[in-house]
Amino acid sequence: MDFDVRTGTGLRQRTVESIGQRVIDGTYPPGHRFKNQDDLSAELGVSRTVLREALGLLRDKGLIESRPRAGTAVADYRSWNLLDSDVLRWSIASRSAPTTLRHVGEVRRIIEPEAARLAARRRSDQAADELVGLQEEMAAAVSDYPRYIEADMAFHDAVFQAAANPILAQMAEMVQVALEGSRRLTVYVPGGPATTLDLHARVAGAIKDQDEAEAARVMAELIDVSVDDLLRMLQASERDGQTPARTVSQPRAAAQR
Amino acid sequence: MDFDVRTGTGLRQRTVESIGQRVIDGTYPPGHRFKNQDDLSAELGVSRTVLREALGLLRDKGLIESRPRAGTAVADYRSWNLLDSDVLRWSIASRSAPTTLRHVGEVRRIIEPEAARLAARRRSDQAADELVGLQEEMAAAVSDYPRYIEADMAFHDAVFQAAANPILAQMAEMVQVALEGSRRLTVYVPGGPATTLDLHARVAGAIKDQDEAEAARVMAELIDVSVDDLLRMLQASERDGQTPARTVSQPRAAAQR
DNA sequence: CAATCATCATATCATACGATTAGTATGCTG
DNA sequence: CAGCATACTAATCGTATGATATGATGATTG
Repeated sequence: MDFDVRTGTGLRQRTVESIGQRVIDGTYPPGHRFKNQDDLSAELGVSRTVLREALGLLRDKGLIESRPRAGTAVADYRSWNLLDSDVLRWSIASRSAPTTLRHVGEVRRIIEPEAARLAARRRSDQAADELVGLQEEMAAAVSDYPRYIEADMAFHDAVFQAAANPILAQMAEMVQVALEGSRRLTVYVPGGPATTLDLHARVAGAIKDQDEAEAARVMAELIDVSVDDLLRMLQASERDGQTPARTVSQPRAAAQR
Repeated sequence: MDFDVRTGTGLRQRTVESIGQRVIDGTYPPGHRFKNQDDLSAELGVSRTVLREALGLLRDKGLIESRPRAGTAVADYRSWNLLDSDVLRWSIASRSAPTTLRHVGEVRRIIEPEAARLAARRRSDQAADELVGLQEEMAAAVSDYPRYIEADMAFHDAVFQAAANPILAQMAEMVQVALEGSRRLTVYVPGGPATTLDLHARVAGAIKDQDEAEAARVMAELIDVSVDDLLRMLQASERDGQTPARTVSQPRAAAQR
């Protein structure tokens, strides 16, 4: 074990990151027993107070379990709280990113079309304008990948917010984490977003027109295209070592399901 | 302020409960500033260590924010992590239960039919048998409300598990909390579960037969009926003071949406 | 008005003590 | 003697407390 928790902001948060990452990426597999808190804190170079607060958070996220005498151990995979932003982020940053993103994609495919439907039903005029504006921002930033993704994230977030269901809205964070993680794993392909851009525009339009069915239908297509693109890029980059794929978002028949 | 954190198991967890509940139920509204940790820990009768670890968890749940010098304050409602089991449970235990359960119901209506569809597609033989068994357990426990709800919770959980998507599976916990919370808010109505019971059986059958469309369709109807029943009972009990409603689950046309 | 500084609250550290329980040893019993 | 129940013990987490470091806020001052 050679941690090194000494840079960045917030000692506790960094400790959480340090240990959480290693649990998710399998450095410490389920069942692994950590050494006792005294030794562990010494090794990490933090006080036991900080370590304990970090372990407390990790336990709340379902990653570890600890009992007196027995020590602290990595919990079974099934109890990991994958809805937690941190856990999801670590998972997408780990070797299992493709699997995780496939699972996230499946969930997005379920909830986002329905979120769009609700948004079309309940959107405020302000929210409608915001959506149109964000789509335009995406179009304007089409050659600036980070800014493009930023607008993309804001767009999907805005749809969730417009749906006016606070619980559903919390799921926007999952999508944010997935999009941000995807950005880190892929490279920008000139001309790639063409299809996606149009679909975003149609979603915004449908929500503005309060056309529930159309909003849901187009959002479903958008998710299909996006997820397919992403998974294909990941697959290709896996095959080519670290080189990401070249093809993305070529217009084609809507993905079957 | 008169907390009293001195009974039950786990001092930290009790402290989290104590403060978390009060934040959710509005005793400490967003923006409220707690006194400093020294005074607060003294008031709660716990050490600063315990208080700090509790506050750390509550911050991770998005309920509070704390910065040096500024102190600790209740965070804005929108940053509350409603997907967190504890937060959701507190919310359902608070005065805003009807609203929260309506929101949960809306989310369930979105995800559970699709979870059933995936379950029908991917279920193992073992999972299929388990579902049938759980439905039979519900039927057998029809006059024992707690046991009935227990089996109901297990049934819905089993559907999520059979869907074989770990992220989706985590959402089962949300449903568990909602069902458990609902049980606490309602009374048992003899004969009430008749319709629900049949729908559960049909869901189990469709999943066993790998009839995806049927599984999704029936699960949707099941959620509609369940949520309608629940909300009607809550509405009635609100109207009659603390007396819960009499009517529930009368067979009728499927709810529209 | 801007730069500086005192102040206060959280963040971190070090240490001590208490509570719990896994693991071991012991003794009983069939 | 083998198997099992029981008692014990020590390791580890849980809790408590005092001290120090860090950072943000607002008053003060040039």
